[in-house]
Parts: sequence; C-alpha cells; structure tokens
Amino acid sequence: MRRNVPLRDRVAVAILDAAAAELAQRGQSVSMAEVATAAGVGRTTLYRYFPNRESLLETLAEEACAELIGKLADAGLDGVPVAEALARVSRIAVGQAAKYQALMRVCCKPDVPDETARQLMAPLVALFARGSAEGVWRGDLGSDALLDLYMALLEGALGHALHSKLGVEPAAAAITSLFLQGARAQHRPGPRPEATSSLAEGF
Amino acid sequence: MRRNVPLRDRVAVAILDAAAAELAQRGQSVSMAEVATAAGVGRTTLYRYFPNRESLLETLAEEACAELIGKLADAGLDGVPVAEALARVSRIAVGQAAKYQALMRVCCKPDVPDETARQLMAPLVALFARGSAEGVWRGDLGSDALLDLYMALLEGALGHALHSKLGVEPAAAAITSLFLQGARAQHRPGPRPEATSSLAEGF
Amino acid sequence: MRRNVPLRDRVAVAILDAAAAELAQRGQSVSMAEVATAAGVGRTTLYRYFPNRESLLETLAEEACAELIGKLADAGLDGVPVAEALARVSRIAVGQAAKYQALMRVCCKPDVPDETARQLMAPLVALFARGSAEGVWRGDLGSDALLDLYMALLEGALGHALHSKLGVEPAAAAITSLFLQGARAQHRPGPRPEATSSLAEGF
Amino acid sequence: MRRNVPLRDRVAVAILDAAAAELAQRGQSVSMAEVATAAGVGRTTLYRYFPNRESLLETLAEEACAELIGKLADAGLDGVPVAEALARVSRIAVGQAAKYQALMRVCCKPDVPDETARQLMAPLVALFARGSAEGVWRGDLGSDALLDLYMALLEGALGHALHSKLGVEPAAAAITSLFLQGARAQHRPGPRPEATSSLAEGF
DNA sequence: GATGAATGAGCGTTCATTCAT
DNA sequence: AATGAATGAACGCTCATTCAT
Repeated sequence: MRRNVPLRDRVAVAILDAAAAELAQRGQSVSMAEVATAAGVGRTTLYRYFPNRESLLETLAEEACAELIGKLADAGLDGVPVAEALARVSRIAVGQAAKYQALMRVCCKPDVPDETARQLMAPLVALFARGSAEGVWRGDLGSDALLDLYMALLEGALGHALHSKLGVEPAAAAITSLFLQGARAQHRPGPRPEATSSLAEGF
Repeated sequence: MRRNVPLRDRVAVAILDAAAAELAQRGQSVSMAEVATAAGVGRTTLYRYFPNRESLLETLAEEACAELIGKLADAGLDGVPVAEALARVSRIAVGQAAKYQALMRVCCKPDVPDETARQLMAPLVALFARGSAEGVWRGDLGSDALLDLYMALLEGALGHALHSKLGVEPAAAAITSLFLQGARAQHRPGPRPEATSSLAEGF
Repeated sequence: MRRNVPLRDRVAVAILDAAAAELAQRGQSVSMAEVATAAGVGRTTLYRYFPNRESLLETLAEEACAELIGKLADAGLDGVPVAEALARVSRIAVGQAAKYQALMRVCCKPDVPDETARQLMAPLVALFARGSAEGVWRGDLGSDALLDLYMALLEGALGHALHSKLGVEPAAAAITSLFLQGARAQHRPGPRPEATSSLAEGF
Repeated sequence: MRRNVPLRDRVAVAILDAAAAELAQRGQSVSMAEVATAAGVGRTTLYRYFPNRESLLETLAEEACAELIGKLADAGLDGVPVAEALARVSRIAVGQAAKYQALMRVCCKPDVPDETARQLMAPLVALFARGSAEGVWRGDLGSDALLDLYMALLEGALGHALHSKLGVEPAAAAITSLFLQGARAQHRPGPRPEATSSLAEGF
C-alpha cells in the first residue's frame, strides 16, 4: 500500500534520527534501550534493523559520509582551478562539522566500510592528482602525502571544533589558505629566511 | 629503609605498563580483569590503584602528556628561531606518536585534566606569541588561530598515523614545512595565481 | 495458550527448589551463582526473580510457612477436642521438620513477613483460646503464655532434630503429651510431692 | 614483667568484649574490621588471636558456656530434690538469656566444641538420671528423651525471648512448672479427662 | 514482526583472609 | 608482633545481545 516509502523503512530512518539526536546530547553512554525508546520502537525491533551497536554507529557514519559524498559530487570540483576546488572542499567539510561532531564524540573512527571511504576520497584523490599534473604543488612532497596532510589538517580542525571558535566560513578559509600556501609550489624562488632553509635541507 | 621505591609503587607502574600494552593490542575492549591479570595483580588491587576504568585511562593519558611536557621543556625552544623551534616540536610530537597511538585508539579525548593541558600548551603558546612578535606569521590570522591550526595538523597527522607511512623524521619534516610555509608572512608580495587571490578575498 | 503455567513461572519454582536443595546440603555458604547454576538459569535471571539473597531466603521461608498454613487449615482443628487438635498440630509441625531443617540451618529467623506469621499463628491462637474457654488449661498461666511455651517446645524440638532421634510420630507424641500434661488443669488436687509444691508457690 | 595477666592476654579479652558488644548491637553483619577497630587493635592482630571469623564466634560461645558451666557447678544441684534442681537450672539459664541473646541472633548453633557441650550437659544428664532413679519421671519416656524435651523447651523459650515478655523469674518458673508437671510420674491414676486418654493411647 | 524474558560479560564494591615488611 | 597492602570470592547491577512466543 504505502508506495513511496524510501527503500529503508521510515523505521530505520526514525531509529537513525533518534540515535543521532541522543548521541549528540549524551555521548557514547547512550544505551541501545534508550535509542530504541527514543525512536519509539522496542529494543528487539532495533536489533532487527541494526544487529548490534557497532552496526548502528557504522550506519550513522555512512549516512554522514553519503551526504558528504553527495555534496562533493555536486560541487563541480573538476571544473574549477585546484585552489578553488580545495576551498570548496574545505567549506563543505567544515559546514558539515556540526553533524560530524556528534559521531566524532562517540567514536573517533566509526569504521566506515572501505567502499564508502573510497567513494569519499575519490574526488579528493583526483583533485590532488590534478594539482600534481598542473604543477600546483611543491615538488618535495607527493600528492598523496599532501592529501594525507590536508585530511589531517581538516580532521584535526574538525576535532578541535575550530569552526565554533572562528565561525564556519573563516575556519574553512583559514584551513584552505594555510594549506594552499603551505603546499603550493614556490614560483618565485627568491632569498628565503635562513631558518627555514636549514629545515628544507632536512628533506 | 626502602630507598629507591619510586613514589608510585612499582605496582602502579606495572599496571600502567600492562594497561598500555593491552590497550595498544586490543583496543577499548580490554576488561579491567584482563588489565589486572596482565599486570600480574588481582582485580581488587587494580581497583585500589585506579578506582575505575576512566581513572586508569586518564592516568595513562596524563603519563603520556607528562612525557611530552618534559621533552618540550628540554627542547630549548626559547633559544632558537621560531622555525627551528617548531621543527623540534613536530619531531618530538611525531616521535611520541607510537605511544600516543594506543591511547588514541582507545579514547579520542581521554579527558586530560585542565592543568596538564595547560602545561602542555604553555610552551607552544609562548612560541607562537614569539612568532607573532617577531613578525614571522602572516598577518591575516592571529597567533592563537595559527596555534589551533598547527595543533589540528599535528593531531590529525598523528591520528592518521602519517609517521607509519612516511617514517618518523619525514613525517615531522613534512608537517613542519607545510605549516611553516603556510603560516609564514609573505615577504615578497609579487603576482600570485589567480585562484588563490579570489580565495584570499574571502578573508 | 499457556494454560497450566502456575502463576509464578516454573522458573521461579525451579530456582526455589534448587535453592532449597543446595541450602539443605551446604548450608549458608552457597553462593547466588551456585543457586543459579543448580537451577539451570543464568545469574542475571536469578536476580530478576529475587533481587537479592535475602529475598530468596525469605521467599523460601514463606513457601514453607504457606505449606504449614495449608496443612493447619486442612486439619479440622476446630472440630475436635483441644487435646486432639494439639496432637494434630504437633504431628504436622514435626512432619514438616525435614523441610524446615534446611532453612533453619541457614538462618534461624529468616524474617517471615508479619502477615505470614499472623496466618500461621491464627489457628493456634484460636485453639489456645478455646482451651482457655473450655477450662482445659491450668489457671496460673494465660493462654498466650502457654502458646509461647508450646511454640518454644515445638521449635526447640525441631531445632534439636528430636524427630531424627525418636522418629517423627514418637517425637510428635512426646511433645504433645509432655505439653498437655504440663499445661492441663489439675482436676484432682490431692496431696502432691513437696518439691513441686514449694515451686508452685514461686508463682 | 606483667605477672598476673590471665593466661589469655587482655588483648584477647578486649577483642572478645568488643565483639560481644558489637554483635549484640548490629547482629551478624559486623565485619572483622569493625570488631578489630572496636577492640582497638589492627585487623591483622585480630587474626593472630582468632584465625577466622568462626573461631571468634566459637570462642565467644565457649565463653558464655563456661559461665553457664560455672553457675551450674555452683548451684548445688546434687543436694536438692530433682524438682528444685530443675528450677535452679531454669533460673540460671533464663537469667543468662540476655548474654546468650546476642550470640543466638548471630548464629543459631555457633558450633560449641564437643568437650564444652559435654561439660555443659553433664550435670543435666546426671540430674535427669537421678530423676529416673528416684522415679520422678513418667515411665513412658526415657530420661534422655525428657532431657531433650527440656532442652528444647529451654532453648525455644530463650529463642522466643520469653523472659522479655514475662520477666526473668516468671519465665523460669513457667518453664520449670510446665516441664515438671508434664514430665512427672502420675501418682494417682484416677479417672482422667477423655480427650487425653485417647491421646495417651497413641503412645 | 514485535514483545518480554534470558543470558553472559563486565563493572565497581565489600569482606574475610593472607603476605610482605 | 603489628601494619598496610594484596587477594579471591561473592554481591548486586547494567547492558548488549539472543530466544521464545
């Protein structure tokens, strides 16, 4: 009868929403029973949808990732210069930080399945590869190392809730700007401060 | 009589060591009983030293912090240029990553007490303030925002286990170099790639 | 559907039976875990039925009392002379001694709730009052004092396991006979042995 | 130096006193630690004097028994008629009930060692044997069965705290009188009430 | 398919008892 | 010989997970 029920029953949605809300409020301590109650279903029902706590968390994480994946796909990263694309990525990521926050408080690494991780990373890998091809990046670090550094910066900033100190836009801009300037090829190799030169030799 | 008993009995040390080892291997799932067994003491004794699981984790975190604090204090950060000081900080932090790793897998934010956090941050705060005073930093971001970004980069990189991909020294160097170049004042404001200019306007 | 499930699930019964058996064998030292195992249920389940050790013991005691109450109710005490009624009470009580035994070894006074105690005593109170009304008892002791003495004799005898020395029937008969002769009104006040007369004056 | 310290150190005495006091107040729940504290000694010291809880309780019981044994020995039971001797025994036993009370609440049968029990029972056994020899007792119950019944009545009455209902003297008198009349030989076998006759046939 | 009960594991605690010192 | 710490066992409890019905 109910025709246009999205594939995953509203029940699943209700559960995920409830779980997200509860986790956001009370952190990792929420019990399965509480989630079930908050979703208006019995404990056992919860277990038919998500066979264990981890799977619930994982699904929640996938949910968030899916959203990110969608936004990244819609961002038209391929059509703009690398720098601008990176700026968009930062804005999107920081913009989602609030939702992320709840999950991150619960479990640092909620074990997103590989496939999801791959989908999430794919556009970034492509973007950084393009940067490499276009000679945007400095030569001493590979594009994959740079991607790692960028991800580290991003996740670290989200973990530190940088956006709640600076505001979303400024935080995204700071991240983008710092990374870009730090990772950019030095076009004009003029005289540089001696301190850094010695460090550069460390490479 | 008992002369060289370190204040906190070897028992406490044994427990902390065992706990660190077990946690490193099996993550947050280790039970108190397992920790006790691994430390060669009875469960009750464990509870005498650490009244609950959280306090054990917290102490473990403090331990790690204390080591870091000590190394930072010994690093002579005040006597060298900011860039070199930062390089040392990165090396120290990345060097400790292995030990951190275990804890970080268990609990992202093991609730280090404020005082410990303050002691840990103090030399960095001073360092970044000095950077500010010496005009090392770019002008569009405060030294505290830059410190946040640096910490984010560092913690993100540790969380990503960058050191196990690149090796400890290269990872530290990459972090230092990326951050320094990204945060440094632009001495020679020549023409820059258009993409970035548009971004710069976002500030 | 489930028709003949006694109100208190067979589980409760199984637990009580197991507990009674274990207690009878090993006395107060049986642990809750052992009771649970003996009953074929998990420790947690045991705690669902009896929230603590005391409540289990208490229920066991009530159980025994309920049986006694039932037998006393069925004994038709009101329809026979006081002496015969008392004989029946003694037989019933001694007959149950085996079951009592286990409990008594565990806990002398397992704190039977007042209501149960009242139900247990009610027919005896009535019986002794009747004895008073019918002039069966000696005049120097109230019917309530006599009841106390009878209960004392009965419980003392059970505690001493008199029935396992003399056999159930003889033990019951001895109790009944001693008490009745001791408590009966002296119909023929002829000359009595001097020793007792001096004692009687003590009253 | 300290010459006339009774064999068992005052420490032991202090412990026993403290234990008795605590047990009287709070029942079986007193912990060894509490006893030790109350006695002003360390837990471990307590354990040197009484290697375990049971041995402490046992000693306490022996103590009480020793007192009783002494009083019975001093009562001159041999020199007076059986009835009077029995009256003295009852008075002595009931008189000690208060002290007994504490122990009896703790542990119904504190496992008095056989030797002590024998010493305690010896004068009573003798007394009842004398009763037998003198033809004081009814013929249908052996003197040992009668002794059991008397002990049962006595202990039951103490357990019921009869003395706190009737007062010490009246309680002792009631016990003595009931038992004596109940156990005495029937000197004048005249016609008796029909109710009892039927019962007598049960023998 | 949904509900109540069952289960095992772990937690944090108390206590009798034992070991070092 | 006395003290503090250590130990194991059991208690009472919560929670994720599983089974009947």
